[in-house]
Amino acid sequence: MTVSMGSMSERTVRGTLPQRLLRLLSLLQVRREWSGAELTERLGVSARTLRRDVERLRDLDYRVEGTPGTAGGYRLVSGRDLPPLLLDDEEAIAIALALATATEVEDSALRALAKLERVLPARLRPRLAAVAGAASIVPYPDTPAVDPLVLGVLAACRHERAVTDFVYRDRSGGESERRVEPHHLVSHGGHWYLIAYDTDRDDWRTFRLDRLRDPRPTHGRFPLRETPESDPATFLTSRFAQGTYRYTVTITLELSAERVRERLYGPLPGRIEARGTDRCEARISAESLDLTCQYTAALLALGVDSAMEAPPEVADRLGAMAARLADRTGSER
Amino acid sequence: MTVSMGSMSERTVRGTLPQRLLRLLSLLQVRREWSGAELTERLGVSARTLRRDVERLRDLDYRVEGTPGTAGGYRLVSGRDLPPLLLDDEEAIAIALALATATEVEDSALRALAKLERVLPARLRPRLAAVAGAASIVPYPDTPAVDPLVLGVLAACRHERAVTDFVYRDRSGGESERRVEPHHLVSHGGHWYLIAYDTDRDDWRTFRLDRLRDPRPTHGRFPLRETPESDPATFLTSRFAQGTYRYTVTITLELSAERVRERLYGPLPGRIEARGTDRCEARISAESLDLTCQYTAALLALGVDSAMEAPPEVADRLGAMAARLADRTGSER
DNA sequence: TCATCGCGGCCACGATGTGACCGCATCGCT
DNA sequence: AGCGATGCGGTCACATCGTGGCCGCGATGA
Repeated sequence: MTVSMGSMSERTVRGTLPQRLLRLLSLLQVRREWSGAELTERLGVSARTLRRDVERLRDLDYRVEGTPGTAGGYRLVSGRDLPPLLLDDEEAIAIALALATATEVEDSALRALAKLERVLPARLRPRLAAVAGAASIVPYPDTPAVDPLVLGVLAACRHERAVTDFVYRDRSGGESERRVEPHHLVSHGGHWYLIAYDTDRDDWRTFRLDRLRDPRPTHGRFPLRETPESDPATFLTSRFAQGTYRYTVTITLELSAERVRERLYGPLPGRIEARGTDRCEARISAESLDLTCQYTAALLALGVDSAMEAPPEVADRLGAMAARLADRTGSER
Repeated sequence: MTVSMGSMSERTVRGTLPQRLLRLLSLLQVRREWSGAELTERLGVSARTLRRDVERLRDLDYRVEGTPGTAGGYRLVSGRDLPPLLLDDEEAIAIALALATATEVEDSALRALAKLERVLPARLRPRLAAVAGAASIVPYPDTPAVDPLVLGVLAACRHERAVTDFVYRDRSGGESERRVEPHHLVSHGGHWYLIAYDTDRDDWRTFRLDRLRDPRPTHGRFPLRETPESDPATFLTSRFAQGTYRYTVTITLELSAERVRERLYGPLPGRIEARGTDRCEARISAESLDLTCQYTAALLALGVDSAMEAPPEVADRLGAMAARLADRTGSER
């Protein structure tokens, strides 16, 4: 269709009107200011038609400002409505990545990611996965990267209440096919978790997204279901309380849990629980000795700890640290 | 224009063709699958026209799949090109926020943010600023939030090499009007920095974005200029070396700088410099005693430190910590 | 002062969008 | 197997709309 043989001059193919309007909008989004001549040349239309196109955009409630005079031109400024965003490949990837690694996650971010996932060209998918894999530097260095596309698909499924299949790799490394009703997506401690009702096992389960592969929506829809705990985050925390990793440290702090969270910089691989109004207990559990020691040390540096329970490896490390500190206090100052 | 008095039924106003195509695209982005009837109803056109609209989208290289049969419908799947993203208010804010707080920042992310900033409706701007202010929880709690819009404007200015004016508040609190050539935007240690050539002072300066207000592009353009250090990050680091905050700690570590960075979880408010192949020096400098102590403790927890220099407040804190640790090693285990 | 640019009215012509028909293929349900 | 719902695309007649080429106007900057 749209044969348009003839000129085919330069780069302009003189497509249909909607296409041309999108191209115009796209150009206006890339650069702040364009002269009429530049635009007519790129769009391959007469100046009169360009003016009409601009007028059409204005009718669509997108504010295009024009300034007359020698140094005149057209500019797209913020209007009443948000015009369609016309992104290039790089930008789309950057947005997907930013949304997936966002620390503060709202439902709207998941919806946006779902939209993007739906339309992201196939050729960009491997690239995005690669970038996502390389970008797990922050904020938790040992955090396995979660594929933004997996997150996007799950967000869409959740939004549409679609029963979803996927492949899950449990902690022992075995893979199994699962069928669940995805209810919540939660980012916690640098990991993404799916809270879902497993229809095969007839119970609630949490899944780590970095262990989850190839999610596929099925045609089945599911009704809203009452979560065991009203709050997804609470539910997740109660699950974590069960899970214990290689090194676990428990510290009692003589300060309210809120104040500790305030004064502590960065998130903790573990949890802080109130023990009365001015006391709380922090529990750090991780696979890495370095990480465990560092966060334990950071907590102790608050100077409000009253008791601590730690495995020998951690205690040794910290004991050695204390010894070195004591030495220096005597000698250096 | 576009009077269309008459039916005005339900919600459909039967706008122009480009508008309708955008609405169709928007609908297809919101939900995975739509039946033809739903779409004709919402768009206010006949089924035949809907089919033609779908065909038009396909001609524009957006893959719309249709499935015949009782449970049929239309679906937008990823095609060759990225269709225009049609976002609602919430999603736009979520994306702006995610881009501005992204830890890994590429040029493409800045470009995307600049685009978004250009078109973000005025009514959303205060909301975005408010959300951004509230969302400074992570990853550095004391980090003042940077307004994503400020970042967006500067990214656009930089991209277009536009000389830029803004108001800057220096460390003493005084505000001054600046005119600069914005060359780089760098995120470092939870802060955003603008590296720019100050045309009034005829020298390179770095500006913290959270102290920067009301950036405005001027009409002037600037040429590329050689940065003092080739790498923006290096330049920033060399500036930091000069700047000293309230509490500064220096630690010598008997391990290569690379290994330290690898083993250390989370970024450091300071820098790590090599001192030979198997030795490095870490310098922590911050305004907050809590933060300084926590990161110092984390570094010490690596167990590879051989010397340390710290101000009395920090030394006291850590000394007390060491004492408590020593007590416990005796009593508890 | 003048050239340059954006603005918008007018006109004539051609292109295109539209709804109403049609028969066809595919799918799910009975 | 058959039926109905659905998507697909062809054709036709009609109305609408887009287009380029004019024109004069007003604002801007050299």
